[in-house]
Amino acid sequence: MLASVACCAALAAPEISDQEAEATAELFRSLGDPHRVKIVNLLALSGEPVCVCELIEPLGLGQPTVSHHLKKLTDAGLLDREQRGKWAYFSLNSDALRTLAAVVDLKGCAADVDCC
Amino acid sequence: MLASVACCAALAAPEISDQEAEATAELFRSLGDPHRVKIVNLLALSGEPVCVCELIEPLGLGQPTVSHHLKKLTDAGLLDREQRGKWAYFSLNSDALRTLAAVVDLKGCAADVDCC
DNA sequence: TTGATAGATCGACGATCTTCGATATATTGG
DNA sequence: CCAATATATCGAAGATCGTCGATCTATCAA
Repeated sequence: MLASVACCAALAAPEISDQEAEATAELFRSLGDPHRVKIVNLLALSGEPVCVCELIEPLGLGQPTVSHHLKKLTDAGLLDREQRGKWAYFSLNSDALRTLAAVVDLKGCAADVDCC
Repeated sequence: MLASVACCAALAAPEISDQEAEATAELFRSLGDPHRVKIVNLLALSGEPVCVCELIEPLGLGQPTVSHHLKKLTDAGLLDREQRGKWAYFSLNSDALRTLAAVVDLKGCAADVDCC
């Protein structure tokens, strides 16, 4: 499955297909949970990749739940996952965040955000 | 209830409270439906306020459902509602969209987005 | 005032989501 | 090879969401 950030369209795009609307909505939905907002915030503040075990305590959630949220963000294309031994490190995908910024930019009508 | 766009925090804010994380998530959740993405797109393309009855056909939804989606976007603070006789006109709130752009701007750590 | 029309609200149903405990997988150290 | 550890996946329970038909409210025209 393609990451939704790779298929989304700008909010002000001259035309939006059903597929693009769904991908764009899914991108926003991936940020539509307070714990996932906190994950993105923690990754943004730490300039470098962060291990799953370092996220469990600040989020106050069980390990399976943290994995679940990380998977949602990764599937959306916002996060990159990197295996280091038995640890999994996650970091923000800056390209995806640039795309997100273009999606919400109303002056970006002409910007070629969609790619489906 | 305060609009979530008025309480949200930047993704890269130096610190995010539970309340700000919830408001920020709710703002994204309000855009986390393909029909609501289309509504914002239609309002962005039409420079001027749009009547509810003009949205029903392009969305292919029932009138109560369109009202429901418009209420979600309005509650989030993204849309303004204006009564004109027996018609209700909706338009994008450009301040809210500017805030949204600041929320997703990772270089906006210093920007004072939160206000709770 | 009465009838018509626009829009909002209500109640219900099915689908999706968040969360958890239990378990499976994979990697490391001995 | 075995035990320990980190993470992912599974299955279930409860909450939330999108949608609809029915109904309520408000405005206009006659």
